Amino acid sequence: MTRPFPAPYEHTAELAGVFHLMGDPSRLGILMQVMDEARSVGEIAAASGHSVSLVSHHLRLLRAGRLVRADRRGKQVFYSLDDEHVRSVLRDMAAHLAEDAGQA
Amino acid sequence: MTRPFPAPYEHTAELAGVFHLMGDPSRLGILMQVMDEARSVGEIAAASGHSVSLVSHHLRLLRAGRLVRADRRGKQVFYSLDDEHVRSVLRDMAAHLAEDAGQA
DNA sequence: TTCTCACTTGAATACTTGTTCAATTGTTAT
DNA sequence: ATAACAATTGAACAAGTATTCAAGTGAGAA
Repeated sequence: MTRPFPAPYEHTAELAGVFHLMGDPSRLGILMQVMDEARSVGEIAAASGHSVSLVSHHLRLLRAGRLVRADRRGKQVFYSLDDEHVRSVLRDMAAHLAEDAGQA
Repeated sequence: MTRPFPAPYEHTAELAGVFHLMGDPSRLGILMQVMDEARSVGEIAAASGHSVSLVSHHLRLLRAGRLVRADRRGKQVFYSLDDEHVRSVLRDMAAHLAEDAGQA
């Protein structure tokens, strides 16, 4: 693999779509909450300080982008991260910021 | 490292900021162009089919976010990726999409 | 069924932002 | 100094979207 991104990269739009989903602070906070363990919508809302409605809206977008998976248990719906690459990317970027905070 | 993202993660806004920059197709295309080698604004504009003005606007945002670095040579200004983590993240995500295209 | 809890959905609003166009700055050459 | 080339900047417009509020759906309990 010499050139990972040939001049006109075909999947740019899809890639941007994923990053766009992660680029909103509220959504990113939700992603981080469901990263390690499944959480219900109510739990996410309470922990993030956002309304249940807003969280649900964002979860719908994240689900459409296949970043999270919904799992119903009784009345509650538990969401969990459904993408290993997103997980590693989040870790990678967090490490990046930690480094910059230390040096720059 | 047991818990990479404690409940209220402090750098969520910064992280989201970086992803937000990568979340626009035009900007992402620019990032990919300057990933392997430095490119002038004119080159980027020509290759991407966008106006020089638009490319310059996006480059300003990318520079503000410390994702690219500007390097002036005569009349031209060459831009290059100024973030190793972004490079690895782009590779990681591209690999992710390649996998999904193969299976799903 | 009826009631309550948990979540979803739709519409409406306010805000952000990507893009264009025109003008300006900086650099080199004549 | 003037001209030509390269890039930046600002204003203005058009789209997109994050958030709120109210209403609606689904599931379990009484």
